[in-house]
Amino acid sequence: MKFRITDYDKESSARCGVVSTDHGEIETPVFMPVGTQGTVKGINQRDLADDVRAQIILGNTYHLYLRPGMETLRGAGGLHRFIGWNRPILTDSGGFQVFSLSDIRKLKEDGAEFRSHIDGAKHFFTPESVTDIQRTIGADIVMAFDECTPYPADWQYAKSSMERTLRWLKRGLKRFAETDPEYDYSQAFFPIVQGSIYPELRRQSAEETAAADCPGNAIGGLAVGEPADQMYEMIELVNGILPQGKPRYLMGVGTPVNILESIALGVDMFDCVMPTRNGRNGSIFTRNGPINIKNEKWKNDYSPIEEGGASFVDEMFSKAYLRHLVISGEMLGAQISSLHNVAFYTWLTREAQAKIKEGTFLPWKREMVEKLSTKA
RNA sequence: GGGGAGAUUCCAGAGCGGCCAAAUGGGGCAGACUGUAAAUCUGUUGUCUUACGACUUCGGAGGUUCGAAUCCUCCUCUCCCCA
Repeated sequence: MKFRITDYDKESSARCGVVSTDHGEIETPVFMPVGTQGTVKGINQRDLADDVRAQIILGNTYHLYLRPGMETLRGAGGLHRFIGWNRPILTDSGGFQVFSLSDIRKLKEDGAEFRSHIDGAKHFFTPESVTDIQRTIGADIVMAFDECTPYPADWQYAKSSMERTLRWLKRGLKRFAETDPEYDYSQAFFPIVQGSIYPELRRQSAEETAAADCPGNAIGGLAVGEPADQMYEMIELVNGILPQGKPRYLMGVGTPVNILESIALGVDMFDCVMPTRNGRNGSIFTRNGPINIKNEKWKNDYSPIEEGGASFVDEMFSKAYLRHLVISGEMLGAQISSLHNVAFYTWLTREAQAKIKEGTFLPWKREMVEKLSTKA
């Protein structure tokens, strides 16, 4: 994997770049739709490629390991072939599940024991096993096993959690170095910065993470409940330490506004479940702010979902029709909403690229943030 | 023609003397959702009021009672069974 920066914004830390993988190039800043179980929920791969123009999608180690399981993925020749997606894939390591499944998980120095949320069976994940699993899945970008530190966390917990993530990083990286890809393309390994909302911890984590000298770096443990301003402070601090010349991936973030602000702070890659999950639940992101399509006010609004929107569904279907579908619990409602939202997210990052290249990023961002912050 | 059951807040349906503005579910309305245990979850749903609270509701009309959705009388209307 290679990264080259093509444009710098003069007024902010924003930049444009190109990540090259064996499955193709990724122009950054980029939004990567989340496809936890080998599917971006509600969107088929053709629409994802042709309409959404997704350049790369995510998969999840924990979920794919439990189902369909390694045998099936290996038999298929890796996740790309299994799901019919020949562009890049990044897999999360299961570090987020250490956070989100805290009720059914035991954290140990060696790794994390999960009771499967599917059948209750015990599974033990270590930095090594998680790396191996991602080799078998065949992700282009493999994430280190970390603990997404919960918020709020006291300083002591945040520190020990962050330090454990660093120890896990060394182990995962060692395993990655000792193993080879299982398929005929290369893989890259990204470490993850933690440290909760404590500047000293974030600094230490960022320095040691940068020292690991991986081809790209991730920032984790944010947008977990802390105020947005604190999140931005952490991003700014960490980005000041992570190497300029490598892609920076802000994990799990976020709202359209979060993304624009973070691009300004020098983040290159994003993923978030928001466009799909919120879409299924009736929240439609538009250039003029989010709308709740379930609201009565759209009942007889036959105007397009979004005039000039990024997806073909935007002018093909009306708000009233989409509202009807979502309210009726029809599958197509979730599909259209998801497609619209994910297309909106990828449009937003493409637009950011264009503005950075034009040198008009900051004023555009200001205007967008203003519009996106109020309900349409 | 004979026998029986019932009418409750938008709907279905509990309640069967005070703890009932009335359970529960649905529907409606609104909100939440940030590396997906989510096609999920939460709030609200008689009127007025910021609130305390006040007021009008349980087919209709009367009555019993300190007090009635709940008991009695009559009326209206539904439904079921047998002919």
